[in-house]
Amino acid sequence: MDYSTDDRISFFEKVYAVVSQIPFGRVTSYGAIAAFLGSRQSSRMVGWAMNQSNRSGLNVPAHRVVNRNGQLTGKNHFGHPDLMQKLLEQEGHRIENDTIVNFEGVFWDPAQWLL
DNA sequence: GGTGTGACCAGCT
DNA sequence: AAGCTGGCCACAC
Repeated sequence: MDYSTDDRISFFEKVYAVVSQIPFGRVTSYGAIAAFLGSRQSSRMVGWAMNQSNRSGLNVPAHRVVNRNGQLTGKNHFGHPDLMQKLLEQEGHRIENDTIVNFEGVFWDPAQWLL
């Protein structure tokens, strides 16, 4: 496979593009990103993309992406289990029981990015 | 190169 | 009401 012959942007690339545009102090969900990219059922891949970006050392704010309940399901994939929560708290969020308080209030819909 | 699997989600039983 | 299943895409073995 030759990279230069493939003009299509992979699903992962789109995920990175969206996630990197999440504003400071806001969060979104895996499903919202997947739905925005046209594949509502690809939400699992979003999380996987985060995993890859983490290992690749890309500058992607993966801590701003949680599941639809506002729960920090991916915290174990950061260096330390408490790192994700700390990062969110630094952005002004409050975490209780691995869940973002007032999640809907700070939720950032990728569709809003288009406006 | 087939198969399994993963930081999810919604629908069905 | 709570558990199981299918689906999606990329990647490791």
